[in-house]
Amino acid sequence: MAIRKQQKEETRTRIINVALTLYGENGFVHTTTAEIARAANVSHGTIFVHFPTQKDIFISVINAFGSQIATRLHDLLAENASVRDVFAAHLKGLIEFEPFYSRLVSEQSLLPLEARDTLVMIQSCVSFHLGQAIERQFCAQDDRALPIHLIFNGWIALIHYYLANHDLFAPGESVLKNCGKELLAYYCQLITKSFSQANPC
Amino acid sequence: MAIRKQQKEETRTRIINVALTLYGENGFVHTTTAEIARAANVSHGTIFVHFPTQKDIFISVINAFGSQIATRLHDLLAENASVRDVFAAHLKGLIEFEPFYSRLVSEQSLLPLEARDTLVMIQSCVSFHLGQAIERQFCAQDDRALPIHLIFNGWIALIHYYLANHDLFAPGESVLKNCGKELLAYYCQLITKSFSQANPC
Amino acid sequence: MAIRKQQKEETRTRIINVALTLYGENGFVHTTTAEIARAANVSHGTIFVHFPTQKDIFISVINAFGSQIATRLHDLLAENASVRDVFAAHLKGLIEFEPFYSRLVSEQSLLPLEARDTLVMIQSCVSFHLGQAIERQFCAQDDRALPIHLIFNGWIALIHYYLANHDLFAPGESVLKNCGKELLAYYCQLITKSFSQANPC
Amino acid sequence: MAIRKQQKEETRTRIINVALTLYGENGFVHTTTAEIARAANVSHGTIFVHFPTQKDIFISVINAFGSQIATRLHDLLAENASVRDVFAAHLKGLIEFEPFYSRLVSEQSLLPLEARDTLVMIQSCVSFHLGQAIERQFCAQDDRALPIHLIFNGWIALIHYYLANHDLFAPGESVLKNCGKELLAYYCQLITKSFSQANPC
DNA sequence: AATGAATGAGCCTTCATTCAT
DNA sequence: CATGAATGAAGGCTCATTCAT
Repeated sequence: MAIRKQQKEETRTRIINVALTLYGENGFVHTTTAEIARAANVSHGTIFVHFPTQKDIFISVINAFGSQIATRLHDLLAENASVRDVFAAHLKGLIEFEPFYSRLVSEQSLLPLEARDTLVMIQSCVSFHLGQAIERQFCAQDDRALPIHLIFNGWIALIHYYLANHDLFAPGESVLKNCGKELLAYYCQLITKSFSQANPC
Repeated sequence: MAIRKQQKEETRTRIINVALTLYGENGFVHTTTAEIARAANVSHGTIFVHFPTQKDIFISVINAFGSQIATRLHDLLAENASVRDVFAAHLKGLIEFEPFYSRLVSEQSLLPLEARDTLVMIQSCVSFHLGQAIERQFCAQDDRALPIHLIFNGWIALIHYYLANHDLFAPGESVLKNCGKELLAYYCQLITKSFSQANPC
Repeated sequence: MAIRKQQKEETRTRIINVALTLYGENGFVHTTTAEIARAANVSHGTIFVHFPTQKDIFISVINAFGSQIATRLHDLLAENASVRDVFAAHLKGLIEFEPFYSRLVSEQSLLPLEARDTLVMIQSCVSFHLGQAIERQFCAQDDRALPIHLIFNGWIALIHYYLANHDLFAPGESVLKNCGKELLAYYCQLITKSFSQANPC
Repeated sequence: MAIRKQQKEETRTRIINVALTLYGENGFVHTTTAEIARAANVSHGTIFVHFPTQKDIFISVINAFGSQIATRLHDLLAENASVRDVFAAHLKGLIEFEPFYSRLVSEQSLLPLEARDTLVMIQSCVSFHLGQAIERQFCAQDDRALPIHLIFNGWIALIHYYLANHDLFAPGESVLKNCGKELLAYYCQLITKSFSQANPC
């Protein structure tokens, strides 16, 4: 019976992985439960055995995605990283999940709140490391200093903006691969200069 | 004769305005032609007398929106404005159309290309003034200078990010009203410091 | 006021002619009242001023068509015509109205009964001449003779069949022009031989 | 598993049969997918589970019809049949499917090309046997002989004409049953006499 | 547990007809 | 009278979800 359980778990996992791929390829809105079933080689009904509701599929997928990317980011975000290192790691991590992440950002407004939660989780992770890096790198946080949450939001915003307009900045390719370096350089320059002027410590 | 034409135009306008409102309230994806008809106090069929296709409603609405906001921005963007003035005017303009603009940004990926066109148009307008302001304010554009397109995209990205996450930053209210000042201050500080260090001219 | 009346009549006539053309071109089923209005350069409402119902347009059109073709056939069907002459005149007459006549035959089942009436009327006309011609040409009508109504129906059937399958027998062209001669020759031969054997008088 | 498949097939078949009946009764144009669903005791959606498109229902129905009638004709068309036998068998076969066949002929011009294909198929079948029968019965095909395709088209045309005007020739009844004998006698006489005179062999 | 056939609410769109101007 | 804007009843089709097998 353990075999049964294992098989079920395997089916569930397959559905999630297939859904994750389809969501990335066609977007959440244009991915039907029937398509997922077909791609996962299970019956349409099976989908609803594992996930009572379409929303549940989504939640499971996004959770799976969340864990994967969190793990990956954890690995990438080394201790004692510089600000640039943090951003670079973040980019590297996102690039590995770009299609899905991109859809997530683009269609966020139409998705259950869990989508937001996962994004927040990912960002907390990076944000935390960024905070440490900034503290290390730029001594104190005096009054004139830039608030970390804005620095971070500015960075996230930039990435999301480029992802949302990927067909404008890198049609048919990975925006993050194409523009990541430029964004990184730009944003680091911006931050660094601001800080160095504010806190030459 | 003129009366009829005027009334028709009025109906058409009413449909567009109603649609603009509904789009802003419920989003594009969740606004049906039947709802628009109901809200506009016309029969469902009337909608298709004025707009052959659902897409056409959208296009007309977005064009109407585009003209309105362009006009408004044109008025707000004074000559000889400082960088801060440009950003402030931009914010002020957007605040007046926030619900619709917010949906436009959030659901962009699911909308016809005309949505992007309008956004680009709006941004070109602001971008142009920003370019001039930067040039005036920060002398030259030497190698170490920040590329304007990045400065601008960074700003747009920030605003869009806050709009997309308005329920996080200002639940039930206007994000731009709530966070606009902070964003403005932050971004100006960032830009100014970077420039002043780079080009103390 | 006679001018008014005349103008009205003229409009009515224009609508009918336009409808006749459109019916011939696109078929009855696929010709909308709006199209007719547009093609006739009148408002959509005007159509219903002259014709209370779509059906009434059709009836008027078919009556107009009926008179025209009846007149024409009357002219073509000379006295003392041979059987072949009658058939030839019939063909010649139909060719002049082929598009409309063809649609009439093809879509007859979906049209008001008036369509049938007109077809019957046309056919009575030809049938009458055919009867006379046969009597003249083949002496008596003894028991072994072919019944005229069958001879005639056979001929009509043949023509209608070729009209209904015009895209098979003469794609993009006039079937009657292309195949008329062959049909004529064949049918005359058939009739003649049958009669000459039956009644060598 | 087999049960499900069988039930599905049964539903599909029921839909097809119901549609076939409705098409025969009310015509293709006036039979809606909702009506078919109702008559087949399935939900409207079920129709589209089995047939993606209204056209697909039609095609399936006409294919089903095609096979049935082809099989029946094959059975009826004996070897060594006389010309009269072939015509009689043809009539007998058609009578069994008269309502549907009649609609098919009447509304052909508004139907997908598959309608024509099926008609052609049926006719090829009969035409082939007719050709053989004629050859057997009337020795040679000299120059004066009647071309088979015209003989056949004449026959088909006659039947179609009577079907199309069934309410004229046999209101509320089967035209083929009512007039079939007469048509058969007439056409055989016509053919026979023509041939016997041409080729008295 | 898995299957997959069936469901039905909901959406966009068409078009003959009406009626205020 | 003529106009043409407005009407509303249908119709085809989609898709998440249910349930008998």
